[in-house]
Amino acid sequence: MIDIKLIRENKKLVVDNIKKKFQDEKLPIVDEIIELDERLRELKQTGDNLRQERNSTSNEIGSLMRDKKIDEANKRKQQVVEINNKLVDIEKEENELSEKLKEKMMVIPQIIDDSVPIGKDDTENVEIERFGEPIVPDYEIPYHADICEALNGLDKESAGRTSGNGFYYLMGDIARLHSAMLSYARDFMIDKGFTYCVPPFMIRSDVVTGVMSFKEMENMMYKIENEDLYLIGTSEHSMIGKFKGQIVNESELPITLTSYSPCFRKEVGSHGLEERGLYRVHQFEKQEMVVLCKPEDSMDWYNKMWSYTVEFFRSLDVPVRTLECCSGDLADLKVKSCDVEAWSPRQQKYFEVGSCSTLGDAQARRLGIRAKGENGNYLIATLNNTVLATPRGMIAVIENNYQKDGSILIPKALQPYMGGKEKIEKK
RNA sequence: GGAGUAGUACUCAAGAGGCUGAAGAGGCGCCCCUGCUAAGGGUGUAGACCGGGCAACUGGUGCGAGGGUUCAAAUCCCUCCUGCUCCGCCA
Repeated sequence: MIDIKLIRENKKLVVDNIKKKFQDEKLPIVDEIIELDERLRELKQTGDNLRQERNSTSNEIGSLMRDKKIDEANKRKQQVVEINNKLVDIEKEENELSEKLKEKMMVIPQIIDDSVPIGKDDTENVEIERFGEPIVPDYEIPYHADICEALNGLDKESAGRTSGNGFYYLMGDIARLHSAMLSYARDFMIDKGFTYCVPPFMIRSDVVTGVMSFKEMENMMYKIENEDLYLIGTSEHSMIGKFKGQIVNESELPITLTSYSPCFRKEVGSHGLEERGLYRVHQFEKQEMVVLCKPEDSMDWYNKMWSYTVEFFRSLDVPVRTLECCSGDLADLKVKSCDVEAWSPRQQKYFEVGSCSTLGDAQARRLGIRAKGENGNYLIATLNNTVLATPRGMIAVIENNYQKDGSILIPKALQPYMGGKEKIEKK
């Protein structure tokens, strides 16, 4: 969501931005917005004048009553009744127009950063940089689910019976590896100066609609029956929601948080769910980073944040690369975004393990998150990035540390979280 | 889940139908006093959101949220949300 003033004052920028995102079908909406906006402001002026009249007349009634001039007061009362009658229609139209306007504004994409590569869809995303040698060993790496099953670490069959497709039991050392990675990710971010948080795993609908589009909500969120509650799809939802309608002191910025939560996703419309592994599932766990900062600092933080994820995976000896989202693939709320992808020696390609985004002031505008500074209040920038989403991150570790004999070497950094264990092997 | 109680600006807080955009205080600005250590006195000022105006300024909305009563609501009524206290239940 952008500032409507931007459309009033710099329509070209907004139009060009839409074109850059290959959303030409939205171009007529810009003119519709301009027209709606003008009509609304006119109407508001008329309404405001009437309301002013009502207020002043009501005040007069007050003083007339005090002076016991009842007749005169009653005359004025009649005037106010008439004003109110006129206002009924005007206010109704005001509401309708502003609803319509808001709806249309929601569709206008955030102004993307100049540095975002122009491209139609995800096939035109741009590899930025590789970190580490993508090694392909001279033996075959089995499918991660097979590796885990062979080590008695995964049971999807039982999970299918209890919960259906998209769920899993992790067991033994694999389950332990799973928690070890999350604990390590947590400590990794604490060492970077982030504040560790455990947020609510369910949120109300007004928070949901504040942080995501309607379509996303339909496709992702699980609703609790008979309650106004949804299971979070990522802790970003509750972490950003935490600041809804808040004014924070400028001196508190930047706010750097790292939150843990399970994540629940319906994954409606994604084909990948049929996969038998752990790559796309209804339930996973995630260590996230969320930063709220001054707008001018957001690009610095953006770069710092994705590089933390790179550093995290490199500390586990997983080769990674960063892939920048091109304009057409960038979600409407985002200013700039990139994925961190881990090397899969089995598929001999990179696969997504995290996603870093700066939303500029888009979320802040929708949710009313402001900072109080010397020169008044302003909307702050919000950013989020994955430290580790697991089981997906675990797949990367497993594949890259798989040994010919079927065992998995545990990266040094994780060993303290595994009771000093160096290897996962079949008993 | 039951019963009571509260929710006012950045914070604390007064207000109990019109004279309240809302006293007072902290805060913030300036001045003075005092050689010390989160000291005192004076004085001024702002306050959120949306419009109009080059501007000084000006109009509207706004007292947890949403409805209602009334010519007029922070103030009365209804519903909901949140905090606190007590009771019940349970990891």
